[in-house]
Amino acid sequence: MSQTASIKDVANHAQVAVGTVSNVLNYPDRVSQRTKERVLKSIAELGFVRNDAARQLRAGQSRTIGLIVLDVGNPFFSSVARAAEDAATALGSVVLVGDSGQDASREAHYMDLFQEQRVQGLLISPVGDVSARIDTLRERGVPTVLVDELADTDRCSSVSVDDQEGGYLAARHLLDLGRRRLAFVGTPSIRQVSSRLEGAQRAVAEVPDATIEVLDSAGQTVLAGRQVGNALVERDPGERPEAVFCSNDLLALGVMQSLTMLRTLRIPDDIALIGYDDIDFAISAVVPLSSIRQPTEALGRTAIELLAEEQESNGTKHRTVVFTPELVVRQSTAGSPN
Amino acid sequence: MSQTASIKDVANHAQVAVGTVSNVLNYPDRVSQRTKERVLKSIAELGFVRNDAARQLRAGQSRTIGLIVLDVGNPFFSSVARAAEDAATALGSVVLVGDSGQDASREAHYMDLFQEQRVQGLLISPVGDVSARIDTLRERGVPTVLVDELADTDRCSSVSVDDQEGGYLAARHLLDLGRRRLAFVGTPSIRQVSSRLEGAQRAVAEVPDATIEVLDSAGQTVLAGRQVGNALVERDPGERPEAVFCSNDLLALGVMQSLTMLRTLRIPDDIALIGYDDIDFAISAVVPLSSIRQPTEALGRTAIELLAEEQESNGTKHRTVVFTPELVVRQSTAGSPN
DNA sequence: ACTCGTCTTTGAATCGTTTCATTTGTTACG
DNA sequence: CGTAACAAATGAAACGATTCAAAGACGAGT
Repeated sequence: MSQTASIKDVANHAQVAVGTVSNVLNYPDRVSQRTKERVLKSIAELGFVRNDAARQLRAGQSRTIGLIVLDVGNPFFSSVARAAEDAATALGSVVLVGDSGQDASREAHYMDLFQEQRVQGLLISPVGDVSARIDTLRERGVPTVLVDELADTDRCSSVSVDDQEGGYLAARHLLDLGRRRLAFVGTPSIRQVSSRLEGAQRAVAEVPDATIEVLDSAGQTVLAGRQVGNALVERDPGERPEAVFCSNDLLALGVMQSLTMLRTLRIPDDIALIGYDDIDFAISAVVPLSSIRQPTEALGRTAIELLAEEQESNGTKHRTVVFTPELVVRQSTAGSPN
Repeated sequence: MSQTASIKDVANHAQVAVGTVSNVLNYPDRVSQRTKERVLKSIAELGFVRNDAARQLRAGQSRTIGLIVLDVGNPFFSSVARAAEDAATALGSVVLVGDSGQDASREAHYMDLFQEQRVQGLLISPVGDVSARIDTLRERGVPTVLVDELADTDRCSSVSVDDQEGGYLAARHLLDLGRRRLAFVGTPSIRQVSSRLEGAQRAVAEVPDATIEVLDSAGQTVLAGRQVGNALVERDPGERPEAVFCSNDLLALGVMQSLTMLRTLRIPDDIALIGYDDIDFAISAVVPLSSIRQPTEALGRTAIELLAEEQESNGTKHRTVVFTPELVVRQSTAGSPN
């Protein structure tokens, strides 16, 4: 009683064979009412709990799905993760979340871990180049779905949002306000960020005299944004951009903190500011933050769907889903004269 | 090659016994240089990856620690979770995070799941009354540490923050500003919330003429805060409280959104506002939000430490750690005349 | 040549489940 | 009464790792 009872203990206690106990658990219809009751009673009395490791070992696969995100502290990813968890739960699976923190070695660590766990499948927002590993995984029967990243081959499924389009929407919006000297804040070494930058540059190229400078931030966090903001504040007023596009809302909130610290600088009048992701906190910022909204729930849900399709087709059928982002205008870019 | 290789395959390929392969993996010193090299080569060639299920089955225990939180979307919990993960990683363990969403049945679901997984231990911010289940778990050798909750018995360890004190600090601060008609926003059915309320009431009782009314919110989210805020806005100005204490920052941000929507109402002049948790987003709110800071990293780290102590002592040694919260004053309660 | 000690290697047993071919039990029908 | 048809229960084998007692290899010492 002190240690955990096994199925064998239950069988002894209920005076049946182990196979019968297993049947009660997995195929109740195969067992007669009388024995079923007896077995269930024994299970309750002994406090028997299935040993998942043994189950998995026999089954050769776990009921677990691995999810590797770039930063769980970022509401964008926690929202995606939540949606994926809900969708997986409905299918009787569990989602294991790993946080790579945009570090390729941590990413590799989680991939190793998930492989040892024999996960059903892997959802990943990659940091480094993981295509080789994904190929290996597929060979081994572990389907993978890229999340928030477009599959560049037709060898795996992916669900993403059109980052170029999002970047274009943001920059276009700033240009429509009449701003010409734009700045982009982010770490372009991240694929999503560089795509957003490309989109922004495309918009800028469409407008004569418009320019965009790139301010490389040390990460994609509020803190990194604050640092960039401080650098902007220290510039000569004439050297400051008229509008700033941050590659995510955390950065934008950080920039906003710095800019508003200097009481003479007004948002959006002196500098218009737009972020990306439209996290819940964007609306309640000092100056409610304009942003580009991404359908996080759809991303998470679809990722699980695609994984299920991969499994059903034994990893032969791949699909690519691309959502379109949406501009959300708030006060931080509210109509200044044009 | 297509399917995953087992230790037996490696043994065949390297012309050694399975035990030797296992030794190469677990006790490299016991194996001669020559064979070690040969085995490692085979492992690489076959792409062998340990099967964790088999390992666990043999070991009788996993390297996993279960963590059940009330809401992963809340930065307070995601921060605690992150700290716990980091601390666990250092010990070679993995943290599985379950989100109860303040729902007792989901909480029970995760407890079942973790028990089936034979987790090393359980960290939990309980919703319902879980003491009976915790007793059962301890009997089965699964140590449990209560997180953000004071253990009411000496039968298990716990790490928490003094919520009464935090509530007292918040209310005291509002009273020190000269406010007398206070309001408390939150769902007192949650233990932490009711403790914070008690602390606030204690502070109020110390000041003649001071009152505090309780506004029950539908949850602890930004949305729920917005609803309460709307209700406040609709009141006659004379009926509105002079200061509002929200049981967490999400609620406070929601209330702030509603209040600032009505352009004539000023924070802190007309209504002072203070939250709880001091999440990163508090500082960048419309009006930077005063709050009560809790040491989230210390909570997560300590939780893992306590769990380790429980394991070492075989669940006989329990310890209770209580941290003290800290008042952070920002503009939302900035000095109005007293 | 023989024994002893040390270092390597071996391989059967084990963990707790599921599966499935077999056996046992029961009922119905000619 | 014999037997076919079906339902229920059985228990050995398998999953893939770790463990550990035992066997094997080898050199040193006498």
